[in-house]
Amino acid sequence: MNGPRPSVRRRVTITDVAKLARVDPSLVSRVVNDDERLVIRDETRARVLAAVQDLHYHPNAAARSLRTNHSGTLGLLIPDFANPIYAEIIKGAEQAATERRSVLLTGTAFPDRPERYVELLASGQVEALILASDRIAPAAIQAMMATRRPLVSVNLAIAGIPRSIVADDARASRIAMEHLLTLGHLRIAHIRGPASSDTARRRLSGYRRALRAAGLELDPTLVVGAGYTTEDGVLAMHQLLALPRRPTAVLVANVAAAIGALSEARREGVRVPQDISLVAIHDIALASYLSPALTTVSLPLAEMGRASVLAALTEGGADGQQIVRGPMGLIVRESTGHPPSNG
Amino acid sequence: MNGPRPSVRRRVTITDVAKLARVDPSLVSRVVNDDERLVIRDETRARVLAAVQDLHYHPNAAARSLRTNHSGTLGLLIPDFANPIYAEIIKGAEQAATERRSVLLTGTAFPDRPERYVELLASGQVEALILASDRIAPAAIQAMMATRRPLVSVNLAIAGIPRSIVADDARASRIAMEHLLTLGHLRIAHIRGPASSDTARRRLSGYRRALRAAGLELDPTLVVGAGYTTEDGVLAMHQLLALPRRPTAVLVANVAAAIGALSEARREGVRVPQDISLVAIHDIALASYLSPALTTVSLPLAEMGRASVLAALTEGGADGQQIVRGPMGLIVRESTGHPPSNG
DNA sequence: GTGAAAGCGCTAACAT
DNA sequence: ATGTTAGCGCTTTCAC
Repeated sequence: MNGPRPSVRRRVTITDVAKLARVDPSLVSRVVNDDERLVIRDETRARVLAAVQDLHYHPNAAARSLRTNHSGTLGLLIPDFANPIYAEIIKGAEQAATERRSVLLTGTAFPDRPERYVELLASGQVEALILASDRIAPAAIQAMMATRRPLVSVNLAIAGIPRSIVADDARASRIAMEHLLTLGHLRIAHIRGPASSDTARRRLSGYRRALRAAGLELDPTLVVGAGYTTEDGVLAMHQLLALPRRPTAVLVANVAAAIGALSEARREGVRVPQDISLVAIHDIALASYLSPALTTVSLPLAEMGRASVLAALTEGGADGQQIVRGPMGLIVRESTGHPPSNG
Repeated sequence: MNGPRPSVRRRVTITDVAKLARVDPSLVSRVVNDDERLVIRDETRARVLAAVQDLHYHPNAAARSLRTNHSGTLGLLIPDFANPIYAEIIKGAEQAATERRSVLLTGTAFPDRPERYVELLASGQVEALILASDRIAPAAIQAMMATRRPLVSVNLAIAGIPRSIVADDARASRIAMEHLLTLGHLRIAHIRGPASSDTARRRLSGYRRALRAAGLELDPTLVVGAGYTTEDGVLAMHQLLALPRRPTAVLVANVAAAIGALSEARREGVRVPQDISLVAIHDIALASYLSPALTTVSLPLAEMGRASVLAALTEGGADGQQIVRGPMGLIVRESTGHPPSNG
């Protein structure tokens, strides 16, 4: 009585396409995947592609991954979307992933429930993971490494992860310092990042080396701060301004803190750059809209993102720390000038 | 000669666990997935769990999705990670996803190659998609809808997507306007967002309604701008300051543009708030560090992110526009004051 | 130049 | 309380 009814809304599978094109499913697969070694009559290929179009066929990702062991997806975990430097890293990473026909998916690395991220990798939902956060428990890192899947860190080194992609942070500090020294500053402070961060340590070391190279003394009271937030910058600047002998210039290890430092200087009636000069590491669009516009040293953030994806897509990649050599330079705006004459 | 050698590094499967625990694979599956209806001896369950631990077993996501038709993954596409308002939306969305035992993965909606995002959804890599960008071609939207999978937009309405989650934008405008009117302003301009954005249109309409309610005339030369970037804000402010009769206050439709407006006012030597008052829609941390600190109206961004995830996880959710009623309010800082006496 | 067959790892309905 | 069975949709080797 009832003929074979087309089921209400079944998913379109490769078999449906094969039937419509009057070929074997395996042929459809090879056509869809652009198999190099496939020899096929143009007419047949056209029939297959037409059927694909007609039925709006999209290969099932799960079935494909199950078969091939590849999901075509990379994960990137960052500590905080509100920090503008990650936007740049993500941009570069997404571009590289797209070029390599992969999808990059980004998420926040919540320090609680790290199992979620281990699971993501271990289950094969993502085939490689890039970490830009140090807020992940060592045990979770170990479990990730145990999956034998590609795992790389970007913008920082993480204990237990042998592959990392970083910028030449020490050089960024030296570039900033040369600028300040050239302007005639002799008493230069450093608002540093957290002690736990190797990135912050490299910037500090660049600061120290530049001072030494200039034959200046290293005053430990001039190194303050321990965070990456705007509020950390406020506190650090407050501390510097309370010093009996104030610095005439400050190298701030990151933009967020620099914004805080600028705001605190203003609050205390200290003029930038007349009374004190400020230079920050990391250039972001906002820097030119601050008052005064911030002098910065730009780092190749997008290139770092790109490099991290390329590393993650290289299965047997070499271990070690890769320093990204990209565009990097001083961007002089309004927050730096000569030291005050009595300074 | 050679005994059965344990294969070098084969993936651990459910069969391996079953063998070690001396049970059937299906039992392992039901234990691992906490099957409610399963009746099992404590001793057996313990044996299974021990085997899972011993072997570091992680269920293969592809096999599971293939079987269940669920990937447990949601996608969120935003236009630009550099815009701070998305950080808030993402935060709320990630939290909601985590609570519902799903993973939220965020990416940039590149306007080129929209097929990628269609593919993501159609292939089942993500089981639902949340769009916060209007830079996706109508054809791609159609293709996404054709997958019959949950598709919702957040922070804006998108033609072709019947489910959208937005804030009460008109009210935000009215709150800001009431503040300015109470301060005594009579000539209030509006730096609006792009004409293509319904969000911008709702903010504009709130602005207009507030003027009408106050019995003030609607001067069309006081409505300027057409973008969401800082540079758009610069241009718009420039235009306003060139007017023969300048406004005494400006309602800016978004923070990024407000930063540009502030910067341009400063450049032209116009003091904020003495010469002109500025209030922006959207509160972000940065606002309090600007000079002057920006008066804003906060919108429930995180709540919108949360609501969009809940909607996306509700298969047969009701169509229509959902207005998120969350915390929303005026945050008075330094950029607003009474109009100049001659104003 | 095209087709047949096997199997990736898992779950769910149905035995026993 | 546990096991059997079948199959999700795809790719790939081999056969013709």
